[in-house]
Amino acid sequence: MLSSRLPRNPNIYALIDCNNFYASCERVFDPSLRGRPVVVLSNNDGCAIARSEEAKDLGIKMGQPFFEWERLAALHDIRVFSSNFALYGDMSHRVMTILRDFSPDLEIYSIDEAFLLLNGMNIDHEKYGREIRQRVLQWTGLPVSVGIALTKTLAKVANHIAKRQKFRGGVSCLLDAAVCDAVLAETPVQDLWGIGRQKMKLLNSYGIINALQLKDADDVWVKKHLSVMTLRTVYELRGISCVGFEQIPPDKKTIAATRSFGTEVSSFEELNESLAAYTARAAEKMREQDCGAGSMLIFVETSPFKENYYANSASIAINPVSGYTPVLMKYAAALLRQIYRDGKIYKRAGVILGDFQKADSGSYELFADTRREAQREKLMAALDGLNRQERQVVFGQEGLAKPWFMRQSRKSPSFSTRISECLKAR
DNA sequence: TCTGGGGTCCTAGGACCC
DNA sequence: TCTGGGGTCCTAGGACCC
Repeated sequence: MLSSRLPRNPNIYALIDCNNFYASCERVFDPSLRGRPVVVLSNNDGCAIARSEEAKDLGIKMGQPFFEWERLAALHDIRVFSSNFALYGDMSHRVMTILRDFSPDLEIYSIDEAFLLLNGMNIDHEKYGREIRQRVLQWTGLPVSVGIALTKTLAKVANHIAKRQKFRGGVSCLLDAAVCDAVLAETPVQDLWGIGRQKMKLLNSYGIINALQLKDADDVWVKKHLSVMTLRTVYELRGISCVGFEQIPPDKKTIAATRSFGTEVSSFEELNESLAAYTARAAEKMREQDCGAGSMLIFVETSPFKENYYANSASIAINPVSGYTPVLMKYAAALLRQIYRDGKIYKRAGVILGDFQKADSGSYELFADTRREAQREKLMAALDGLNRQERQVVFGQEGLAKPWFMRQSRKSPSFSTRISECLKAR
């Protein structure tokens, strides 16, 4: 019955998305948080980046600054946490490992989302979705939602309603064309993957309000007024798969490390220390994909919420290409000298590396003393090995006191990644 | 007092060349 | 003082995502 409506060899995508992921992670290790409002803050304890259902019900918005709802938090005994990415990363890994058992084709889309390809399986898809949900919940304690459909964009829609409509039990399947259209008619365009505020405004101004209307829009018109990306979305709504499936994540084209400061930073020395630390972090991430940097950009900025806002950036080509942290730190310091202005109160700074070349590509350090390069590579490999689990060895340039380091006054213990902080049974 | 971080892709416009 | 057009490459900025 169902199969007669499907294309002959359809792709069938399941999107599994962890509910309120960071807040749910905190809950796993502290059962007293169940049923209570929980919020996780961004770096520097700035604003809300994850909220339990109870916290959403209290009106706390995504991205809302903490100081705006601090009183509310006290009033309702909201449990507020600094972000603990070591914990979330580890929990994410556990979820992905479980998902791999349900299909050989897994694409990890973000820390809390993954697509599974369910092609050619002789299964009841909705039932399969419930099994996935049940097992992840049982094995990790994390609630997930599952959306199943013919394209990634439709699977996103399915996931969205699985989350929102409680009677569905966390799973929804849009493989039936009539059911799918009915759901699209109820879906505002801005809820679609790839449609943000600007595109919503434009579509709305032409009378396209819901996803079904966009699905039926004229191709030429869409390409002219929006973009090829939006045209791709339109095709996906029609059940024609246009977004590739990537089991192996492609190498990054840029790698950044940027932070807001925990305190006021004015001196060149402190700014330089922070940039050295960010350079070290970015270089470490870059070496994970076995690359050297061909360019660097640094930026500094004062608070955009205060008067006399100042922001500036400087970039440079790195020749020869390098993956050696001390060399990169020298570039960063030289760039900072170009844009540093005395008497400003800086709030944020960052380093972005780009134009990568693979370490084994030949042109890498072409004219350099190869023996020295070999030693440098070994040194960096040893350093990265030591710092893999947690930072143990740092460069003198990063400073020791780090007064500029971000605030994190409400962090939960690293339950799952530090032996000294794991839960103890009594 | 207090407002995150890390990515990708597209497009428009300028520089430059023939 | 008037006077072409087309192609490529690069960059900055915008839009979007989680």
